[in-house]
Amino acid sequence: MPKREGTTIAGKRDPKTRVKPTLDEIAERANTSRSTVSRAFSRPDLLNPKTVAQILAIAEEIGYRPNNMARALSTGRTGNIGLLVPDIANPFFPPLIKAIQSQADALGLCLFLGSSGESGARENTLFERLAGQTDGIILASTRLSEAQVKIHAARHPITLINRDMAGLPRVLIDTQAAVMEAVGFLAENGHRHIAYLSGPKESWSNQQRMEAATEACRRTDMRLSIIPLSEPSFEGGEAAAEEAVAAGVTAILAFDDLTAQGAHARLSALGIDVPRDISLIGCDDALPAMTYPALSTLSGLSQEAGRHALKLLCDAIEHRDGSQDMKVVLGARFILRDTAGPAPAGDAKDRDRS
Amino acid sequence: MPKREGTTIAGKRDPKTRVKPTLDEIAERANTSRSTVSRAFSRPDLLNPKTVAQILAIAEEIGYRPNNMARALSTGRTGNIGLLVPDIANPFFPPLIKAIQSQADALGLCLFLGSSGESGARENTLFERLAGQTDGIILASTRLSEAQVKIHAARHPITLINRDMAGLPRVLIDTQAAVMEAVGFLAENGHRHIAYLSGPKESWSNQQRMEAATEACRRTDMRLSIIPLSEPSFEGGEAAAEEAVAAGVTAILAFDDLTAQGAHARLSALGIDVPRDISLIGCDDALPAMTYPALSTLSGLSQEAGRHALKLLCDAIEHRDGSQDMKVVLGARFILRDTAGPAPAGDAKDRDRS
DNA sequence: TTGACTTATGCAATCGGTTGCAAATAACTT
DNA sequence: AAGTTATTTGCAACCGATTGCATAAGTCAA
Repeated sequence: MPKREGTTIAGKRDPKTRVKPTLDEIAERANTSRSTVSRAFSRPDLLNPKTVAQILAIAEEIGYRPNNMARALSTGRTGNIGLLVPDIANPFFPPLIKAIQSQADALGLCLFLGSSGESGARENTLFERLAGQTDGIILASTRLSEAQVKIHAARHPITLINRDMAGLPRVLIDTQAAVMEAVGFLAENGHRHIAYLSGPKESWSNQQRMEAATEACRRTDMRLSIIPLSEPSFEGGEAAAEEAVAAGVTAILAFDDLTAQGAHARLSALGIDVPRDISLIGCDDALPAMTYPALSTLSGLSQEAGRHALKLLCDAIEHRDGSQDMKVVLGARFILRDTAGPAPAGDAKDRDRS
Repeated sequence: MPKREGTTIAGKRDPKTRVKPTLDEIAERANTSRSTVSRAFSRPDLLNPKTVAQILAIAEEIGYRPNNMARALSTGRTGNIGLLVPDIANPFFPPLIKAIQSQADALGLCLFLGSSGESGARENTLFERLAGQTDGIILASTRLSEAQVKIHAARHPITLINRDMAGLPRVLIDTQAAVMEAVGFLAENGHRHIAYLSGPKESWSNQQRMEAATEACRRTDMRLSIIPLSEPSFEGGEAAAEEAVAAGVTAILAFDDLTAQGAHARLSALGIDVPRDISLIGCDDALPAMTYPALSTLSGLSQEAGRHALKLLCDAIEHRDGSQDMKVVLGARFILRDTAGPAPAGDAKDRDRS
């Protein structure tokens, strides 16, 4: 038997020393039954208005708070949702988390947050732990394989952000068109050889961007060097920038803004001016105006993505038939700011063409 | 009675269609009782090793996961902790959250995250909601009054970050010495009039910084203009910068890095060069190297703070006597980078003195 | 063989709610 | 006044675990 605070008198807890008021305590004081008190909260329409008023008054007086876990146990609904991201510290996620949290808050839901540290194994563990105490989970930029996602989805409502799997509710930020725009811009400005700093293999977004960059370079007849990032971080960007320089590119398209900033730092350290010597374009617009010179990037939409994701998740929880294939696609755009411009004169054989 | 999935046969659920395996199902298959199965997990030392092995095998086979909420209900321990911050999107917090989440993860705890949007009322609501399903809550940079914090602390284990209240476990990042250093640096570099962009009134950190700035200016005989931020955000910093310029200062000390960046943006937009015309110093080192020119700031330590806070919270949960007054103080330092330097010649009457 | 201890297991109450069903009371009909 | 229908309430089972206490089985010495 659990040890609880509160002295015991004749098998009953002494109300004076009781820590957390329960339904029973209210029932006792109101001289009625547990069921009635319970209904005073959940289905007041079934009760005599006077009774309800009295019960609510007592509840207020003794500071009663319903026990969420007990309720969850009997209803099967927890009122909690989970959100798993690869790395909270990556500036792409905080706005997303914020949007989800604030909307969850408005719906009376509590939010579990998990950061997997870019590790699929950890993500699995977190999922298991959260599955038992949430009504559904949002996987943002999951690093899990399709097979693993499917296994989880079979046992628990899921919504995906930036992962395209038919049959599961998902929100996608489509950056392909924006990448094409960006590459087009570079081509028109005399660049002939650019680098793409490639993010995690498991990342759907990265695959999309890489594909689009490849295709765009093919069309514009530019050379593309794909440089894999050791990790999608500031440091990863620094290291990759060096390789890009060695490859002799005049422009860099980075997996995301954080790596772009890392690249920027390293380029500056090497005495390479951005955008005079090398143009730099990030992705996600995660650092909107926080940087100087302002980073050219692809628009982020992470907040919109978050909002849609929570909505889809709630739908999925509601009617679990899952009959419809829910998919929301948000289109990103190329945002030209201060870090991208014409290729340096020496390289720009076709410069006048633009 | 709750509706659950799974058909019902003679009052018992058909195992074939049962969704989530329970203790009872294992007990049935292992031909033993609930208690034994339960103990196979919690106190295997009390059982016959053979029995334990058999039970674990069956559990594994049918994919059993203990129901956290049921367990919590009977043990009184949820295995969850809560973290409340004023604004996830403020770059000071993600590293803090990350540190706490990753340590919680290692301890097998799940983390609830709440962002109060700088509102005390919302923070109270979130607290109430979380209190019922956590073993303890960390309040980071709370915007609540001391009285409110006390009320909560009386009913639920709490640890504070950046709020000094005797009797409650707390982690403080002391920036006073660092502020003095920074102001001293400015004084030595010929500045005679500086501005402090003041953050939320409820913020302990802001009070500390403002006090220290005031005191340091008094000692160095500098003039100090205190400019309240409409909100501790990028936009707030932009607006405040304008006022600082109007006041005629040659240096700005901002409440945090985000507002400093906002100020920087506005100054640049006004054609004012940093640090030539105006020196700018942030606080928290939340954007370590993400910015150009690199922001001078006061070191952050948010990760260390997070780690300590979780440790204190666990201690508080453990022995709830709360006999000792736990307090951890981390000392910040002034970090000189590219945005601060000598006062412009015209203003620097004492310049040669340094 | 029997009493004294261990060791392994099961019984049943409990945590704090929810809810189907039935009983009690109130309100109308005719 | 008797019969019907609506309103309000209470009983008791249930959600899925934990755990104090008691019983059953096993060990061992005398």
